[in-house]
Amino acid sequence: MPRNTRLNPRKTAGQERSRATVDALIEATARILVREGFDRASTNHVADVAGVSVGSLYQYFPSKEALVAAVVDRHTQKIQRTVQAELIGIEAESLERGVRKLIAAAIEGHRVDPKLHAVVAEQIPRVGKLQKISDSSRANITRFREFLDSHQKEIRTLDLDLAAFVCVSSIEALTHNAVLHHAETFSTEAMHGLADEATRLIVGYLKK
Amino acid sequence: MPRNTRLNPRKTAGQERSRATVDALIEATARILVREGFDRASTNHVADVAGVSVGSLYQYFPSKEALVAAVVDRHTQKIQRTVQAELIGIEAESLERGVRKLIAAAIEGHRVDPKLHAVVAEQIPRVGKLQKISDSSRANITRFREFLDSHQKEIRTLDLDLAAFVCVSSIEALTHNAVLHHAETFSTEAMHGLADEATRLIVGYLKK
Amino acid sequence: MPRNTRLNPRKTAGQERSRATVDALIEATARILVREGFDRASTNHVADVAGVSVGSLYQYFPSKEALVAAVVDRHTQKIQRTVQAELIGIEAESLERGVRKLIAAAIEGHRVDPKLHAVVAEQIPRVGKLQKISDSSRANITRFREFLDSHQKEIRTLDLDLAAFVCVSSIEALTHNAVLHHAETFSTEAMHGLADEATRLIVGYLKK
Amino acid sequence: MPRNTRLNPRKTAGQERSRATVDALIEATARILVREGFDRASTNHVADVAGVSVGSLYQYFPSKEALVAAVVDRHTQKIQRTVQAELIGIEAESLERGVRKLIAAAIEGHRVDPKLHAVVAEQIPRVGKLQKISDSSRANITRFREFLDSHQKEIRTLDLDLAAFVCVSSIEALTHNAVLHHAETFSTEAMHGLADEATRLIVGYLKK
DNA sequence: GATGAATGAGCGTTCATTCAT
DNA sequence: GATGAATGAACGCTCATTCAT
Repeated sequence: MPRNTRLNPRKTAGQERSRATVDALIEATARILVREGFDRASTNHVADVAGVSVGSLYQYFPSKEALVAAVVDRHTQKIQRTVQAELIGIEAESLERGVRKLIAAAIEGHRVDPKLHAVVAEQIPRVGKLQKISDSSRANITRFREFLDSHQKEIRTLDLDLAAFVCVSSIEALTHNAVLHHAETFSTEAMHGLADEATRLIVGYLKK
Repeated sequence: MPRNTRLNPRKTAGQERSRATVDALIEATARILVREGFDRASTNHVADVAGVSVGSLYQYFPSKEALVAAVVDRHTQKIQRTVQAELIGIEAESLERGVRKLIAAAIEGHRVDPKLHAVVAEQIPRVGKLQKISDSSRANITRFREFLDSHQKEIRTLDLDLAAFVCVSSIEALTHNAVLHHAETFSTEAMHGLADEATRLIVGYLKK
Repeated sequence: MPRNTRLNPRKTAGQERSRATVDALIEATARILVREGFDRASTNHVADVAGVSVGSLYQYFPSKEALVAAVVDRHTQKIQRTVQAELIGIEAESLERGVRKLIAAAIEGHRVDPKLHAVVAEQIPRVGKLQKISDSSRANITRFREFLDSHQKEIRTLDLDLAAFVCVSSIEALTHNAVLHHAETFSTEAMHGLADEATRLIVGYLKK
Repeated sequence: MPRNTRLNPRKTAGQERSRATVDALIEATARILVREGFDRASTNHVADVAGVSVGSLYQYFPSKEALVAAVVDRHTQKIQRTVQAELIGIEAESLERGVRKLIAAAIEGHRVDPKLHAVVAEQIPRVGKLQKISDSSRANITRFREFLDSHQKEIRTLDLDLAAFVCVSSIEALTHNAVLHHAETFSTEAMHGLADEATRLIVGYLKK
């Protein structure tokens, strides 16, 4: 077996270029979304800003919807990566410290790109491919349920599915509203207060 | 001089006609929004479905935005009326029963026209006149704060503004998600379970 | 023959009212034309400003064109009255003094309502009933030809029709351009200079 | 390296195509303006007649106004080229022969496309970008002033600016009216008579 | 592949005109 | 007569998408 000098084989020139084009398009769309709004994110404008032709845009994305979906996906993934990073080692934590970590993670998630988050939440119509925008919520519920599972001893008897729904919905709403609709109300300091309250809310609900 | 037997004089023919046209337009818009989505709610289509001419639409609404805003307003008001009705006598109730009533009211509010609610929440871009779509949330926070004020004795020491924010956000999210995103999960029966859980969540958070 | 106690019999109430409505409509149109431009002179807007209904507008004017034509006619007549007044006794004058009077009269004519004049000349498309906007020019040529006729002794031998065309065109152009396009160039004082030059131009051309 | 025999490289296919589209649009607009009038020159109709789509029209002209302005500009430039051609060597001419040449040039200018000229003068509202329609007149005054400057010896003492204004206004009016409003009166023969008269008018006014 | 000129359905909106009251 | 709500053809314009080069 010949020694594999490169574990991550260099992409072919073509692949690299393709990748760069796709990235430029997604990036351009995100920028326009944030700076000029969804209404101004026409495919021609996006292509312009990305420095490619409209034709190329359609080479990589079959429709405008697909392009926007890619932006949303990329954003969602960034958030997930951030949140996951915050959640390392959470299984070992007590219920209370675990919940607090989860809430801190949710807040961090909303800090990834709050302006894009706002546009995604408020300007992009959830239709067709964009329906699933709220899908990440379902994943969060599942994950939280697992967390509850592994902390059964500390919590009172309850329907874990229902409880996961209750907790995740509350945490998401608190975080989302605080960051997007009440940013003026919540200074960085007040944000900690919010995290405390949210923790109390959730833990009080779950604990024996 | 003949006695005018009617104190509330019959509306003039013109007023009646105008009112009917306005109603037809708002109704048509709501129907299209629900059945065909925001994208298909073009002014010409709305006028068609309302059985009037585009010209008439613009006689009463200066722009498409204003028309949609009227639909949202009417929907919001319907919800408010429903909620208010559910809330009669709430001041006399204990904290726990009051909170339960509030949650029940929120659920009823979401039952007014869930499909339109979904479209308003997910398809209508919050831009221009439509920015204020989430304003009712602020009003709810204020109202809830008053409720807390009048139940000071029963609740632990806390920042009432913050607490109101936490509670209202949670209740809204729970209700909204249950009705709109997890309708399949929640039977009427399960909905009661949800109300119970929500009550427990909020009361547990507030109580001494 | 019964004594006619009133030479100008009072108009019937209906006639008076009609006349008032017609006047109000023409006046409103003129105002809008001047203040907001031809594009904004919609029939509805005119009726509004005139304080009558669109329906009434169409009672008196069969079309928007007819309404605008009435405004133009009224303006033209005002000018003609002004000009005629300036021209009294002109037959008795020498060629030179007569020409000077004519030019002064043309300038006065342009002073009647320069802003309306500008709109008529620059914004109203000369189409249909409005074609004849320049007709007054033809009348002026005829009148000037008569003036030349009565001053035959003082002028050299020439084709009077052609001469009248030359003189009237020149005088009108000079006056019009001075007032409308070079208002900044011509102070009241400079306007006299212009009258002098115009007189010299015309007299020099006609004299023996 | 092969020698590039062509200094003016062939236009790229794209450039040629673009140019053809632009030309077709301007040409179609001019035709419609002449044959059907300004009111019928809707952007859709223009595109139709040009054999392109409305979209293409807007690829090259940001607004209807810009399109019409382009037509007017092209027409004005054609006239200027014609006039310039007629004016070659005018500096060497005597005052009288120079003026005659100028007048002949003005007449030729009006012969370029009299019907379009009429539409430009009478149907196109001077608003926005179209305000400057009469700008060429100012240029003509400046040019004429230079002519007067170089013939100072032959002319009497006078304010050259004022004189230029007087002469250019008169010549333009005579030419314009003769061609556009009195075409029936002026046969080709009579046109020469007009040129004679105009020359006499202007020269008589300027000469010592 | 990449380009960008071309497409055209469809949008929001206006306004001269009509007609039931 | 007067009213003004109603009409609807038509307008200027946009933009997701296609396709010849």
